[in-house]
Amino acid sequence: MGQLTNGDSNDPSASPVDDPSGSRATECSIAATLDIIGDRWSLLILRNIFRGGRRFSEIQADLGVAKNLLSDRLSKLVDHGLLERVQYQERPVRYQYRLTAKGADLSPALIALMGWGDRWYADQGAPTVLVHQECGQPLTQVVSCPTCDETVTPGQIRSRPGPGRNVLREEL
Amino acid sequence: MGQLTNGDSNDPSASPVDDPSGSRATECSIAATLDIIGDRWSLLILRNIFRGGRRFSEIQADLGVAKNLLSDRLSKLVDHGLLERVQYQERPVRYQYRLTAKGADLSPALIALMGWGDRWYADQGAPTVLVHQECGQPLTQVVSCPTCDETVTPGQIRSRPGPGRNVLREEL
DNA sequence: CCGGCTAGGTTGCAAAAATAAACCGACTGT
DNA sequence: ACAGTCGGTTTATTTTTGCAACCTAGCCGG
Repeated sequence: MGQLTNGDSNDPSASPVDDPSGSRATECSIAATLDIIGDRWSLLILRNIFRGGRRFSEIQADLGVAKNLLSDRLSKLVDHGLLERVQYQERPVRYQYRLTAKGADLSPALIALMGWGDRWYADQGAPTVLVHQECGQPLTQVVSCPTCDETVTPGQIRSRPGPGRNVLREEL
Repeated sequence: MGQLTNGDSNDPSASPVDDPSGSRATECSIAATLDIIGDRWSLLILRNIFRGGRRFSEIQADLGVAKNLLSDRLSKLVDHGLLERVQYQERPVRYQYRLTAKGADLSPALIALMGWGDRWYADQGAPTVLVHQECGQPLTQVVSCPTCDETVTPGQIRSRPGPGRNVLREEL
């Protein structure tokens, strides 16, 4: 497990906190996020729930994931507050998993991953297209500057240390 | 190894889940993407390279990942065309890994994941802030409709089957 | 009221992947 | 000559997966 904190050279005996679980989460939000949904199934499970497949067996059949893993992942996603398990039927007791606000807030990430797959692997067109409810036309995901009120290209993005820690690098 | 391309898509008669090998890549770009970068290290490696850490030992020290895994992941990312390995120095022969256009095109996904971590886990502020090069103010990632020329909220997003396959569900 | 069916899991075990640590070859600075 | 760096590879050891079997609870038909 160890140290992500990089370069503070040595001091092997240090590590007052071994940080058993998170390890690399402390100074990067990407790492923090990947600690939660950075395995091969969690995002796919969330995708299915986004698309309306909310029941255990539904997800299991669509994804082909082992049931014990699905069970484990769902529990973890519930523990982390991305999903909630609600009983939606009494007589044969049945459950469904629903997105919380926190889980639903991952949609930009899913959109970004989908867009990348579309651009680089959808040889004969995207399997799924996101469209504007009002006009029915395809949507795009962009980075924008609310101050200048304009769309920003990747080359115009710079990164700076925020209040959460230091360490400066360059671009992104 | 990689069975993501599913190039033999000659037989569209396959049922929702038949596909024993690649299983989940066939009809969803999210799945296709996760087949490539959907493990615990690949995105972190890419993040480091985005931030300028291009050398093996640099990445290894910062991430704390085992060297054999780093070696394996870098090779796979090179194989998939997200990175290229270039020798940048002759006398002591040294290499660096650089993003290709395909690799750099993952930046929206990294931005989305970072944003989510910032919103839900950065208790004392984001560790890193993306700012507009021109004005220095923080940026946001949004979905926009180029047709209507306006920003779209998550509730206004609908999904439709694209040319790449059928299967309709609802929202996202 | 017996057997079979579905939903939603849990348990046990072998196989695969991750981790940790040791080792290596080319080079370099002293 | 000797120690040390870079970019890995090899070899154990530990953890995580995937698979199949099993379990519980309620219904359903006869």
